[in-house]
Amino acid sequence: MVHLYRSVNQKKAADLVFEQIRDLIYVGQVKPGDQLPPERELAETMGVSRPTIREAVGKLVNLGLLEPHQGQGTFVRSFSKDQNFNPLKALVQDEEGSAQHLLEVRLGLECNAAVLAARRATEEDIALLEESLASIRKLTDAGQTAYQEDVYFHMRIAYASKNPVQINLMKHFYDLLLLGIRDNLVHLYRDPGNKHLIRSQHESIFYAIKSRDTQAAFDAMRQHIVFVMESVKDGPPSAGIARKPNVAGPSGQNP
Amino acid sequence: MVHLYRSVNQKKAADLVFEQIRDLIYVGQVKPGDQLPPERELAETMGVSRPTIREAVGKLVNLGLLEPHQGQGTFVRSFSKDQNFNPLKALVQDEEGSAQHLLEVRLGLECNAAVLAARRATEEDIALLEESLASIRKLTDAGQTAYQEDVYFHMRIAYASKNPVQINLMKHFYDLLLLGIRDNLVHLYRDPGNKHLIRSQHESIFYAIKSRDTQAAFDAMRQHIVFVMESVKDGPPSAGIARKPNVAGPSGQNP
DNA sequence: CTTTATTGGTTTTAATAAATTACCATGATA
DNA sequence: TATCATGGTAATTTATTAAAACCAATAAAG
Repeated sequence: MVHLYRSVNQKKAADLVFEQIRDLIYVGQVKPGDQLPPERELAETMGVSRPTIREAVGKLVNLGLLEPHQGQGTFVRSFSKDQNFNPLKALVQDEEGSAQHLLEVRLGLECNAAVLAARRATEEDIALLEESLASIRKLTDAGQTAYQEDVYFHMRIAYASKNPVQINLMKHFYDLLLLGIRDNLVHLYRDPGNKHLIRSQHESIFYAIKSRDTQAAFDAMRQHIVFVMESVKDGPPSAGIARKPNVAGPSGQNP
Repeated sequence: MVHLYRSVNQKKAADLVFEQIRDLIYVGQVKPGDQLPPERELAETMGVSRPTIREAVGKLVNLGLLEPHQGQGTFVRSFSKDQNFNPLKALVQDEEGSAQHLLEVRLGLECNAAVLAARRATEEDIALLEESLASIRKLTDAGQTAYQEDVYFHMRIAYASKNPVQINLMKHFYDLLLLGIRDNLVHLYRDPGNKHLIRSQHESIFYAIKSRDTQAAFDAMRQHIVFVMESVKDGPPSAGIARKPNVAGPSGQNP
């Protein structure tokens, strides 16, 4: 009956700090350009020592998410800070992926996330999604692509799914998601009509989640991603991602 | 913006072991009389050292859940082993509770748990619930009260809710639950007709959860607990729990 | 009855993780 | 220029855990 007992997964204090800060960055609760609280203050707030904070921050710096400045503070990195920054380039190149591959995976993952989010989103989750839509509207009205905010919207849906595997997978290819959405939007927004289409699709997703309509959430997310797939099918290749012949269309399924 | 950061809750390895074993006991996956795997084997399986296992087992021994025998093994305690065993007697005495108080709290907690379980129970959860019903049937057909199995049924619903606060609260008064259900069933089963009523109510709860019918799960759990409340209202006082005048009837609410 | 095996019980030592403390270096501000 | 705020580095202490060795109680085998 030893099979009942699981290996204990004890996490280091530094790893817990790392995960918490990374998650805040991934859902946009601290954004590029924001300064983290000073190390000494973070240590006190999080109930750990300053070396522990430094260990965690060091890992985030290595991932390219944070940027320390002695005498000034530690800042969340702006993605555009380093135009050549592409942490998954090597991974994707190895696997000879394409933007279409990413969208195919997103179709599976994010439709599922939308369904789960419609079931489980908290009021706080819904408020964060609404905030994302407001930010995207404001920025696109000002002529920007708002791809970072777009990413937050999708990451927030993932977190709202409350499914640890779902969240982990979305975290795992956050950078690829960021690149993919940036390229998609640059392409899409050349046609001003697409701004309204994308906005309308985002709102459909949001209202489906808010009204706990799992079927509608699934359909809305699927329509959104299929639309993007169709629109970028013959578009310019994604920067830094090797281009390969694309496989056939989507095979979305009902939950 | 320091308010975004939460205190890190790093758990000791021994605490993780303690929680895992306690949870297995609380849902009846290791039962009174069962022997735990030997310390050295547990240490290997759980990936920790033998002193860490011993620290965790020591805590469980202090709680009265485990009983070590040198040269033989460590066993899950049978509740009836110690007729005077009543860990919450002092707590409940301080607060001058009664069996009715417990049932009132259970009405709130467990109706909520049933609803959440109807939403979130896994196939494994449902299999465990079915196993509980089969055990209860077998034991009551043999003339026993099967209160331990009855407790497993209710604890398993709590775990199936996947709500950490719900689960923590149910864990917290596990002993009180055990005592309360024991006394309730001793009283109820004097009337053989009640066996079939209770069984029927349990089955209603189970099928509502299995068929994902949250409203039915709520109603079935509420009916069950209200029935028990009515039945024991003028029954004998619970052993070891101070008796006080009871407050008015239930105020159950729809989710 | 003796020996062996199995298990819990105790102690010591070593390794690792984390906290604490102190100080240095850089940049901004008064 | 001095002071303040922040990141950066290092040494020491404390806590946690692992590893190893051995003891004690009980049961099983010969």
